[in-house]
Parts: sequence; structure tokens; C-alpha cells
Amino acid sequence: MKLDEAKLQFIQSWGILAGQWGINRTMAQVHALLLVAAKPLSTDDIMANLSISRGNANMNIRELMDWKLIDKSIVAGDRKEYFAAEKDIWKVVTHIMYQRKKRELDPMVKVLNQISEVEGDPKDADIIAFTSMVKDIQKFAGQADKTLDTIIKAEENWFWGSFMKLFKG
Amino acid sequence: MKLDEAKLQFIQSWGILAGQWGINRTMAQVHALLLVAAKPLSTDDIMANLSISRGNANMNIRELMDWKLIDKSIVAGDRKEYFAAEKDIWKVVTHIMYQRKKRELDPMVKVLNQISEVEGDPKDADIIAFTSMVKDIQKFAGQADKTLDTIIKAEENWFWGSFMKLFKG
DNA sequence: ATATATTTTCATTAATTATTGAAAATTCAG
DNA sequence: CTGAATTTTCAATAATTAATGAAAATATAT
Repeated sequence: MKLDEAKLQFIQSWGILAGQWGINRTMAQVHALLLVAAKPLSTDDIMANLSISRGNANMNIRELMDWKLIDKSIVAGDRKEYFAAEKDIWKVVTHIMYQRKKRELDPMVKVLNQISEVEGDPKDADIIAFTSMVKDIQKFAGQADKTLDTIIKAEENWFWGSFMKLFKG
Repeated sequence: MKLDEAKLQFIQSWGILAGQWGINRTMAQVHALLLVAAKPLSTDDIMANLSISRGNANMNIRELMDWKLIDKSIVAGDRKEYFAAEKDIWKVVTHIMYQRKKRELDPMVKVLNQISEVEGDPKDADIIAFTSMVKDIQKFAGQADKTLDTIIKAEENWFWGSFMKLFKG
């Protein structure tokens, strides 16, 4: 396979995968494009490469910066902004984990806390069934939350430190 | 909070969360409804509870059965089919992991294998940059793949066995 | 076998989500 | 400052995805 072909394939696949995970397809394609780019690219480069509009490019660049998956990079004597992707895959993954945890897991935990406090006879079979189910999910979510925090924060942690070597090689 | 209120809240939140993860919102709501239901429910029960059409209910029930998140259950002397959700949250999670791995991670690994074989001068900086990036992702995906297999299959595994106690309490 | 209850399918319609592009705002060199 | 280059915003539009509902297929009791 030729390089350009391979890059294209990668960008497309990355976009499809992201789409299945509830992430804007174009955002993922911009990310992929910057991952395989040898140099930082301008908004115009991105528009041209992916055949998307300026507004679309801008929105998704902004979003990727929020997620800390790409960074602005200055080119001397050029007023345009250039962008480069974080290439350390481990960092990419932890940044994504962090964003999703914050936006999705944390709110879910809040809801679970609220609904676990149901009024009524604590011997009522319906109430027992409901609260025990909710408590199970809470336990799971709480543990997942802590585990993610640990993964995200602590490469220096002895446990994940060694575990991570498996991933990072 | 009252029980019915809490159930409703749970069903809604579960639906929203699932939507963010690229899972059909209604499918998640059917799942949530069956999770909090004291008894198995028929298609008509589900239609009435969630105010959805027969076709929609049927499609999502079918999909949930594929994912092994719900099971058919027979009621003597009744021609209708009834459905009940798997209540063990750990099983729920592993079944979801399994489905998503199969549908998304595995195809991505296939693509990565294809594109890691680029033709051309192996000293070309562009090719080096691309292949090393792809190899990093491959390494990560490969490890994630193995780890998921381990989690999904092996509660008896010493490492995950003890790790899992944290989750399952 | 027939009638009836139930499930499945799928073309149509509706709802949601993403994209465009041009106007407004901002930035910056001279 | 001024004005050209660049970025941002956002109402309008397009594309995608989900839901409906009625017809077709299937299953079951008698």
C-alpha cells in the first residue's frame, strides 16, 4: 500500500470508529489528519485535505483543543494558526478518558446518588429490587470512576506504572 | 424521591448516557426499563411504558437480545413473549465490551495491519513518521484487545479475579 | 386446516445532528 | 488608527439516523 493511500484509509477508519463512539466523525478525521501529518497544518490545509467548510473546520479544531488532543503552533512570519496533534498515544487515550469521564460518568454518578434515595417501605419488594440494582451500578460506577482517575493521573503509581508498560511498550 | 419518579429518572439518564456512547437511545431505555422492572415485561408493556411504536420496540428488543443484555421468558398460558434484563451488572458490562470489541476494535485492528505495510523508501521521514505512529496505535490496540479478552473471559484468572472483587464487591 | 394472536419487516416520515457559507468580530502589521 | 488577513459565529440547509404503522409473515389453539 502507498503512503497516501494508507493515510487516507487511516483517516477514514478513525472517523468511522469515532462515529460509533458518539464522537463527531469530522472531529475524528481532523484528528487523524493531524496525527499522520509530518508538519503542523493550517485551517486551510485541513479544509482542503478533508473537503470541509471553514466553519466546520474551525468548530472541530476548537473542540479538539478543548480535549487537548491538538495544540496550536506558531510559524514565524505567518499570521495563520497551525495545529499539531499530540502523538503520544497514551496521552491521547488518557485525555479522551478524562473528557468522557467528566462529561458522562460524573453526571451519571450524580443521578445514581439522587435516585438511590427512594422514599417508602424499605421492605417493599419493588423498592428492594430497585435500590439493590441501583446500588450495584453505583458501586460499579464508583469503582470505574476511581480507576479512571488513577489511570489518568498517575503514571508514577507503582501499580499502573508497571501495568502501563504493557501498553506503552 | 418516590419510586416511580426514580425509575423514570433512571430510564431517562441511562438513555442519554447511552446516546453519548453511540448506542441507540431507545434501546438503552428499553434496557433500563427492564432493569428496574420487578417482573418480565411484554412488548406491549414496553410500548406503553416508553410511548414507542411496536416496530421500534421490536427492533430494540431484538438488538438487546443480540447483545445478550435481555432474555425471553415464557409465561404459562400466555402467547405473548416476555423479556427480562440480565441484572448482574458485571455481566452487563462484559457483554457490552464483547459486542463493541467485536464490532469496532477488531475491524480497526484489521485496518491498522493493512496500513502498517506501506511501500517505499524506509528511510523517508514521512514514511517513518507514519509507520511509527501506526505501530504505536497497533501496540495499544493489540494490548487493549488482549486485556478485554481477559476481562471478558476469565473471572477465574488470578489477576482479574482479585481486581474484579473491587468492582463486584 | 382455519382463525386468531403475535411478531417481524420495511417504505415512509419525523427527529436529530452535522455542515455550510457569509456576515461579524478579532487580530495585527505598518 | 486603518485596513487587510484571519478567526469565529450562527441561521439556514443538508445529511444522517431513528421511529412509525400498516402489511406480511409466523406461530398457536381449537
